[in-house]
Amino acid sequence: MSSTHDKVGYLPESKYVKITPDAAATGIQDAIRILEGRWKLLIIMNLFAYGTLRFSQLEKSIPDVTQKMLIQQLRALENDGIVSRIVYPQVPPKVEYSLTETGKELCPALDALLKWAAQRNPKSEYGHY
Amino acid sequence: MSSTHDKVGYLPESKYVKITPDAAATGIQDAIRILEGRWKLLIIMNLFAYGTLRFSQLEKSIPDVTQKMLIQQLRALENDGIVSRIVYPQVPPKVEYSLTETGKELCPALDALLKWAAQRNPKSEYGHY
DNA sequence: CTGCATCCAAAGGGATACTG
DNA sequence: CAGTATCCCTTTGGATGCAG
Repeated sequence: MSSTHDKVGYLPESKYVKITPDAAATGIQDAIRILEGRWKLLIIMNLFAYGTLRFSQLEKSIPDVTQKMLIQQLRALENDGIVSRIVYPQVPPKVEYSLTETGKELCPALDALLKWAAQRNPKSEYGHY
Repeated sequence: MSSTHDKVGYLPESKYVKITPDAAATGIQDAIRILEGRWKLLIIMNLFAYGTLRFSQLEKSIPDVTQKMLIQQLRALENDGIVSRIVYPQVPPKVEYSLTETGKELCPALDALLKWAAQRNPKSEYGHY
């Protein structure tokens, strides 16, 4: 489970300079696991862009997603504290989704990932300076 | 596939201020897809820490990984341009793995993810200021 | 030492129908 | 409107054995 190596310094521009590769990988994997799933980033980015959306609005904003998958991934994000869900007890039902503070704090990390992806694959259409 | 909304400004501290949620999600997903896989981050972090490692050294540095999975994920990282593979034509065989420039450039993004994960889950053991 | 091939179990994702 | 339930396919990961 744990490496036999001593603690090492890496991630140069980081304040985290004395943890093992294993510990760093574990932390990053926690983040990746939350973002994994075919529709999660679409959900997050739409909530980033539009603030608060109802279930049906998310459904329209994300073509091709099925209700089952949308619910499933929303539940996962909710359990991970990324998305908040507010139910208005009325008929017909109304449920609003938005990002939590923790969810919004993902912004710098996602931006770094996007920047890297854009540099790596310049001919892609997402993001250019 | 594409959203019907106009371009929006978000990702506040980014230079990418005029792309759609869809485009941003696509770019980030490209990055996530490369990092997905149970052993990939362990491989990357170990190569970050130790520079160059032979196949057998990686095997020892990553307890519980099977040869099949190690090879498989190394090949995937190689195809994505993250890891370079150098074969020394000798008997017995010797193969060295290290990060490419593109792989090393992942550092800031991984660091941002680690920072977020640490803030989100302070009791975890990975990384503290 | 480095790696490929086979077989198998589990998880993820999707189509469809139904409901308070 | 906002879900739930069921069935099924695909992908991922792991165990084991063999080979240059």
